[in-house]
Amino acid sequence: MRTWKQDPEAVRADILNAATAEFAQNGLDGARVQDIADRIQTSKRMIFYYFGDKDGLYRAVLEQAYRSVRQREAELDLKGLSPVDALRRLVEFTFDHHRDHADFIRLVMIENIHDARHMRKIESLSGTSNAAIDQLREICEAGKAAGLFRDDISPLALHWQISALSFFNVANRSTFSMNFGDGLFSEQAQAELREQVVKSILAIVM
Amino acid sequence: MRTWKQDPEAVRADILNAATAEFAQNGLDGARVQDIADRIQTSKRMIFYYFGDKDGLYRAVLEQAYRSVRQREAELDLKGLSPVDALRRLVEFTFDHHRDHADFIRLVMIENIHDARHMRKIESLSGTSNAAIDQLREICEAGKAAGLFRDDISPLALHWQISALSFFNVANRSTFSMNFGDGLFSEQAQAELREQVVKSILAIVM
Amino acid sequence: MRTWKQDPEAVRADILNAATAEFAQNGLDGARVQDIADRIQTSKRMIFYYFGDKDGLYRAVLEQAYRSVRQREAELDLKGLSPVDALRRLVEFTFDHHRDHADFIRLVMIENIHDARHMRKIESLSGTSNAAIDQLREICEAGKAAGLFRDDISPLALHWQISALSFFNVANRSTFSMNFGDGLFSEQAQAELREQVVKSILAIVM
Amino acid sequence: MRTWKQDPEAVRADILNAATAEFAQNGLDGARVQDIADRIQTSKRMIFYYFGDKDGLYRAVLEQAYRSVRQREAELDLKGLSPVDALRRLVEFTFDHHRDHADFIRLVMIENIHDARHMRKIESLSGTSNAAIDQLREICEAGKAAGLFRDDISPLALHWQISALSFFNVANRSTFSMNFGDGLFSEQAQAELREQVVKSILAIVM
DNA sequence: AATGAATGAGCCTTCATTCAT
DNA sequence: GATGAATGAAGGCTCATTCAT
Repeated sequence: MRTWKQDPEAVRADILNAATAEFAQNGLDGARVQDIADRIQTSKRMIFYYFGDKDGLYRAVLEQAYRSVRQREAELDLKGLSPVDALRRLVEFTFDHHRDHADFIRLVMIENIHDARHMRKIESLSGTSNAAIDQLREICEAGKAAGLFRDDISPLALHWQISALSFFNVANRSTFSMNFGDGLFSEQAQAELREQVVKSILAIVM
Repeated sequence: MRTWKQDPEAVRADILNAATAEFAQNGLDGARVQDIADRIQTSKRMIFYYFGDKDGLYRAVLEQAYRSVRQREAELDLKGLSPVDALRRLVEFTFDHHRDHADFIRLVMIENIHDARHMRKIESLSGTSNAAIDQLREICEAGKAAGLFRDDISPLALHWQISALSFFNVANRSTFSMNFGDGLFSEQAQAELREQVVKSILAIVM
Repeated sequence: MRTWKQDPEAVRADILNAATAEFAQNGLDGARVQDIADRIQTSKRMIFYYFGDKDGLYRAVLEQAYRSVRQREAELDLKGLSPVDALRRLVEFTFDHHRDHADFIRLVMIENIHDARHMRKIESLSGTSNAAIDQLREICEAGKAAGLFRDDISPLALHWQISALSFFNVANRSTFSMNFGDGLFSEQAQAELREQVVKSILAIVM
Repeated sequence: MRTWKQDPEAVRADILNAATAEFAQNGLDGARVQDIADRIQTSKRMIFYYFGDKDGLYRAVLEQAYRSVRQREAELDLKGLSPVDALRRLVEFTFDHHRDHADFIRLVMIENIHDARHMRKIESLSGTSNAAIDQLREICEAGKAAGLFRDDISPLALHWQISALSFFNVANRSTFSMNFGDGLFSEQAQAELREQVVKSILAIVM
């Protein structure tokens, strides 16, 4: 609680960031409104004032998280690259991006535990438009046009596979390490895994 | 509440199954002990009587889930198959197994949200070697020996990739559908995805 | 539950008084938070709101009880009395005070059963000097200076004895009565006992 | 649980001793039947089998404790001593006895917290006959007959005072130490206190 | 004489949320 | 726009005790 009046938008943003961390760390049910308030020295009352209820806050967190991700995806510049290089770049970007944004991955895991029930209520997320898939579609078309890619490649299935490998790498790290050791998560091994993922994807399209 | 004195093991098993469903559905924090009791018309009291506390029950659920999975994996018979056929069979088995055991997948997701904190306390899960990886190792060795597989194939990285694709398919279905529609989850599309996964894996080793 | 918004301090005080009665009557373990709430038509929730937990409430009760006693002791005015009269007055005061504040005596008994474990956590009780002992010291010094008291009198040992007799009279009344009848607890007998205590103490110092 | 059939009386005695320790340590409400069972590796079931319920066990503990004390009191041999020596001996015995049997003191404190409600139900304790008071009466009569003691001495009031000092010394040690330091409880100081108590009592009768 | 299994009742505590200004 | 005070509902858990043999 900074001592006096401040920009409402700043307060909102503070709460949102604190909530993102709290929800990502503890899940929707495990998160505590009080703990979110404590993270930024505000009161629970403020949180309800700005976001209505816990679910509303969670939805705002989810919305912001997705918006951020989509924006970063949109910023990926593949212009001028050959289809193969563009695809390689896209895969590398996704793999790295997921590793760098574990909180987002966790929020998605949590939302899946809840069968995407909350996402469904968020209007801004209902539109299925998605930069990642658009870029992939362009790459595929260019690749097919150039006779480099197979004709029966589905951009969606391709995206599914890129996502799966990049997502699992972050999402399941804990249990995978428990079961098989953490050897695959050293910097070296991750670099190799990344390259393997790229090659797998390229192998599919070619 | 069945009238009286039945097999204690049966009661324990009932609770465990009810708890598995409840935890898989709602997560550790979202699960309600009362709801678990209600699922089998027993009392909360019995649950604590058999499992000590909610965490103990959750751990028992996790342990049983993993044990079941490992047993089913161990039952997979690949004897007599060529390396390629064996690998194909193993991938198909994993893909199908995960689809058929969504509750297990959800428990693993939940445990990952908790950084595998509870798994770590379960002795029977800490040391156990894993049949899946053993089988994969044998396949790889046979494949290399036969000059069919590349020499630099890592069974562990291979397992990682098989798991990633099979796991994501179930775990992220909800959010993926929200973002890209549920086209990939029709029976037909799933069959194609399954085949794509097989091909990806084979492409890696060969 | 009074309708709305009253002085928070009044609510706190109400709870504290109700808790004092409840704890004095039933001990820490025997006391029921619900019963405390019922005593003043409030909810358990309010109790935890104001005092955190049962132990915190108990500590607050103990603190207030000691504070009250010390304040009453401090209010005892012995100025202008001769050493003998002052000592007599102090003994009488202590004897009467303990009889009049059975709840305090019971709280001290209870705390002794708990080896003063909770008292130890109360800061305000740890360092506070004690008026009773100070007054006694002054009396002793004056008495010695006047050649009335023996030289080897210890104010502390004297306080110990005054307390013992005054405390036991209240604390052990029930079992003493069970064992020897309640003859000693009639008004008349108590007056005699009181005088006997005074004389014992005077006999020690002179 | 010793492996097999044993003397029922021995089991009873084991439980009783364990319960004495548990009740003395934690009070009636603070005591746990399970903890009593654990102390002697038996089951709760056995306790209820032998003593009916927790209250019954507590009563048995109280009865045994009182019986032991009374027996030890009866064993005190004052024959052949002068009235003054006998009284001195009796006081010293009481002071020492209480110090040596803190568990008994604690049980009495606990029973007083409960207003001697349970004692009242124990038939063997209802008879007010008491060796201590009988001995004191004899001493007083002999003292008066010999012209050594004052005529208006009441054995009961005398017993009250001896008990008060000896009891408080043990019962209130914790809180007294918290308030005034534990200086009075060193061996040296206790010896002095003991002598002071003797002198006080002698001063009363002479 | 002895016991493993089961349990009703109630305990302290926590949570998100609303009240009233 | 902002907030201190209050709270209903439920949560996990524990306790002494009984059931049935």
